[in-house]
Amino acid sequence: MATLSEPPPARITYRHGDLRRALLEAGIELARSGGPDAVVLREATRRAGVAPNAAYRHFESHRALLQAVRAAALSAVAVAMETELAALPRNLPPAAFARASLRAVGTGYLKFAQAESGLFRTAFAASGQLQQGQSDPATAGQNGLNPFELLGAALDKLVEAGVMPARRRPGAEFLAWSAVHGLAMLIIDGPLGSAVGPHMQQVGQRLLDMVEKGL
Amino acid sequence: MATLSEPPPARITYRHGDLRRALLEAGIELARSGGPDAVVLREATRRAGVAPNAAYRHFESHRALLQAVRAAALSAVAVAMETELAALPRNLPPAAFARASLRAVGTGYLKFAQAESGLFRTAFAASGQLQQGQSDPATAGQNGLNPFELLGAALDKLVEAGVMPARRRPGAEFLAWSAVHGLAMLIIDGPLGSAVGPHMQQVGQRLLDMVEKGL
DNA sequence: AATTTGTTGTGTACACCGTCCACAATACAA
DNA sequence: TTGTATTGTGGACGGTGTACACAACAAATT
Repeated sequence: MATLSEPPPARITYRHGDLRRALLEAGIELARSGGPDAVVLREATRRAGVAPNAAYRHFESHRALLQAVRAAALSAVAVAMETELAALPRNLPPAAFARASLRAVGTGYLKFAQAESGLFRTAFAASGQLQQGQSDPATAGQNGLNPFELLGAALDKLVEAGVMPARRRPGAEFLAWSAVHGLAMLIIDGPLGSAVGPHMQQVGQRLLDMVEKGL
Repeated sequence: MATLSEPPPARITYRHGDLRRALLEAGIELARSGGPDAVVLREATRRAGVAPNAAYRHFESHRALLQAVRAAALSAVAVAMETELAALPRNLPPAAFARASLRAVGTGYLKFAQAESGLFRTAFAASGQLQQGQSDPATAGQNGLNPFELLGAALDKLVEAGVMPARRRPGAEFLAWSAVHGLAMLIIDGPLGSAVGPHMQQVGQRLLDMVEKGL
């Protein structure tokens, strides 16, 4: 699989037209199939059929590009969660529905980690420098909520439905998120990893049991 | 803090004497203060006062060096856990002692993540390729057990003491590890991160409650 | 319509990285 | 002592991110 990478048709116009998006999408593709370390500025420009420095008109640095890719990856996680939520049966009693919602959020997260591990790793790579603070809209799914906010909403429903005492609500997202994220990491490159296909689904459900019971 | 890096005394002997260890320790130092991306082969050789290629007599590649640093970092995590275990009061009844042991393991893990986040990130960076399989002795602490094995031992004690039903034992380390690791990641560069000093200690204990209750 | 101005892509260059190759200096064995 | 294996050196290559000067074009101003 050599990267011959004939520069794609070699643009006839001097201007590219939508270079920022092209670079971002190239970056996403790189991340998808190689994780954060694979998103290389020069390769992105190559794929966009453009000189390396052109990237600097749209991204301040390699870090900035990677950050944008990260945001897109986070958004994809949110969409995966929303997909799982949308598949929920509509006719459940409120308490059961609230519980199922929390599970759906967790399940979406875990499925995404398994199916798109490159993007997942990019979204949550230990960068060593804390990002955001404010919720960047680029990290959100179709409902405008990012993964963390989706989890928060599910927990809120749990309180509304009377399943979880309101006193335990503050900070609960940290606990739930910790558990699910940790398992996702284990799946991706820990002692689990491969050869765990169905096992994983099972461990995942067991973990969600733990969260539900222990929260 | 410019890296003047005068080559340290410029070795009088042609042979270095203990280059492998010197490179490894330089690598550890780099990891400590910059995480996995900071462990750079050429910089390690510079610090050892040696030409870049000399490293290849002791490590097959940059990856191999990083792997060795990773093992050392894992070992440091094990030691942190053992320290916490050693500080346990000796006069507890078996059940309480078993419970406290599990908490000690988790606490050691979390404290290490906070105090040595560079090393921690190096130890557990999402490398995208699963390591080990066999337990490398270089990853162990003073008792010869690596972090994962220490956790397993704590869980075993829990079963022996009758606190945890034996049926739930298999796979339990995945659940416990997931939760604690996830929180550690959150602390290092998630929405928590800084400004959480004491909060963190509290959230950590709450998480351990959840594990204990939900396991 | 002509000219200025601002935006966006190009070219060249630099420092740094990991790694390959040929070779030199040393230790050790025969 | 002579030969051989080990360990470090020097130079080179292709890769990376990025700075700087400049060219091509679009848009705004005269």
